[in-house]
Amino acid sequence: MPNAPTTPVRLKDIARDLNVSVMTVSKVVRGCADVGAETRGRVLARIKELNYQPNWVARSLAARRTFMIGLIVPDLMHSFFAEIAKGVSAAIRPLGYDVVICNSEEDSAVESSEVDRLLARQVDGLLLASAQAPSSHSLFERIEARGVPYVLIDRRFAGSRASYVGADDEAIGRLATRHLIERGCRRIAHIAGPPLTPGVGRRKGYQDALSAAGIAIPDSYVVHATDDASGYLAARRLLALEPRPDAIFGYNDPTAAGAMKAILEAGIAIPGEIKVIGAGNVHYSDLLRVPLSTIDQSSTAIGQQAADMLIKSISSKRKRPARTVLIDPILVPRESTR
Amino acid sequence: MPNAPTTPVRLKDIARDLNVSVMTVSKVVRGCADVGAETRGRVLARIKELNYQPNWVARSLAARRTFMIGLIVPDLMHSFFAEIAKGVSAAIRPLGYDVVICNSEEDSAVESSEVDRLLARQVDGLLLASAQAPSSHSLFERIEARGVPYVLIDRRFAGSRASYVGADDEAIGRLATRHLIERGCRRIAHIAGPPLTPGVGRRKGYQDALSAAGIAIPDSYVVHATDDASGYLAARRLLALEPRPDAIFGYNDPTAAGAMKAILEAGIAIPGEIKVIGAGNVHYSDLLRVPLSTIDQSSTAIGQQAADMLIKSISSKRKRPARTVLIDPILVPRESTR
DNA sequence: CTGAAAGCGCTAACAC
DNA sequence: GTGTTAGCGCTTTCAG
Repeated sequence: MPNAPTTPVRLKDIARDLNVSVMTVSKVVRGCADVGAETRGRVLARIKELNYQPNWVARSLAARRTFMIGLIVPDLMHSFFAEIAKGVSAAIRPLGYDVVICNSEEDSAVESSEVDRLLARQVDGLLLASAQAPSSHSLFERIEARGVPYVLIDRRFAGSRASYVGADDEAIGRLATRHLIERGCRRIAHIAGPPLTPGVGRRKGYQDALSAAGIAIPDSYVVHATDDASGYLAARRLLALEPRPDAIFGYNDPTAAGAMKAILEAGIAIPGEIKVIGAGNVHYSDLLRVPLSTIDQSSTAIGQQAADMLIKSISSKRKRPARTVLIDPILVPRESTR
Repeated sequence: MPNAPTTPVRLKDIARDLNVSVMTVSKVVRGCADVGAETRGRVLARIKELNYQPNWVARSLAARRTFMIGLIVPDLMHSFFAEIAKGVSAAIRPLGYDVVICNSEEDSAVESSEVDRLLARQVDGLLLASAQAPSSHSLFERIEARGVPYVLIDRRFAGSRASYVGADDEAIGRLATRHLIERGCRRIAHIAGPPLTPGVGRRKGYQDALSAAGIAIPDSYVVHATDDASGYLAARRLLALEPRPDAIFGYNDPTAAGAMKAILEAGIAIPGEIKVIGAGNVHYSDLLRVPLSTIDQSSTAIGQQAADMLIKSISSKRKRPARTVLIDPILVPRESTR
């Protein structure tokens, strides 16, 4: 029998049934200590009986907190951000929070409007892998003016006074490049990322490692790309150079995977003639044509730590000082740099 | 200067400033027609000036709608579900809705509690790629009793009277298998999925196609797996069989990719000695060791259509009849079945 | 066209 | 321990 939709049970209903005040029931629901054992028992029984579920909208309005946080990422399809989202959920769920995930499509205007929507929904805090221009600050100021705590992820911004959690990008660049040097490569090219802190930092690490080893590289050895398709194109440009690079460090795994495709298509052997390394350790890296060496950046940990920090600053009354947490990268050598 | 957190502007503030009633301002905000042009102008000006943003929690409580929908998926890391999430967001955002995404971790109890949380948050509707046992119905009954519209995605359940949007799984199985037959394969093995409708349907399609072609297959040619790791293991079992299969149809791309890894490791040529096909057309399929032939199931379209249907039943006062939408699969032939 | 009255379901603060 | 008084910020309904 399709039972007709029932109106949800309210505190009021339970209170009436039991001849107690709404307040008492509310206290029991929230687990306040100051309720008589006998009363509490009756209330609890009735709650279970009626399967009472608090209305969180009403609760949020009255308590002035929603126990919701917003997470904004540039692209959920990128497994790095999906993994962060997962880490965030896992970290906050047990604490009674829910997360609203938004896609900015790597567009700063979209992101800006997403932030406004989330603020209008009164989220208690925000996690932001921001698509703002590096020097922008108006969005951050808007959030700060509202007094809503937020934590930056993956990308840092000088215009924000918020805490940050992300990989140590310079260390990633150094680690990858040093690995290639140790493998005997000397003509090491780099597929650099967009002009955001991860791309910039990794490139700096790359250059530092080369300098430290006394290796000079022509400017043409650094090209740009963002994903597998552009990585493929970028690699084709590198392959046309004289002398041809003997190694390519892709700023993330998709660009490196795209590069591998171009290299193999050109009939060049990996790792025999060219070694390749990426960063991110995306899940499919070891299913690729040649299993891809990479730098793991513990995405889940990034999500969890960021969530932890956010919840802490939500809970603490007084504003806490901004912290920067850099997660140590780990080399994952595979066939592509053997 | 770090400006101190300001209290958000309320309707009341604007009304006071302009000497009109709160009601009038509220009407302007919502775009009601019955407000004088002059009044509306003043209100609008002040709204912009103060950058007024409606408080959605209060609005939701009063209006008894939140304009939020919940989306529950078994695993955001699986790009199929990430893509669905993206399609859903894209479809509902322009309509003024937001989506709360939850991970059930493929666990029915977790899912059940997620649903309860979302209902407690008064979501206007639910999108469910459910991890319930095939014969279960209690969760669906709970949702139905509440009168909250919901749409099933990817997996169908006899115990639910909700609409469904997903790929045509039997067609996927037939398409893949027929393709292998056309390529000259006769000993076609199958890595079947878990006992949910996608796995079951694809297997049925596989068997139907074989029967139609008059091909008999030993039971041992059907093994089970869920992801790349178990697909790898499953393929190793298949490779030990006598006679060895000359083709493998993986119920999804990860299992097929895992199978390819096992096959290549065994020194067997793809597609020369064994052809492989998957389903899902995940983004990295053509970056694999051998570009993977697959069946595309238009994940984004699934998300969009499901969202559309949900919004429609939210908007329409009277309950609409359940519909089943099957998205036509498309063959994407690549190197692995050349 | 405008506004007053009456909540939505819950909680904070303080009496009893 | 228990209950009362006042809202949270907005919308609904309906009278002017």
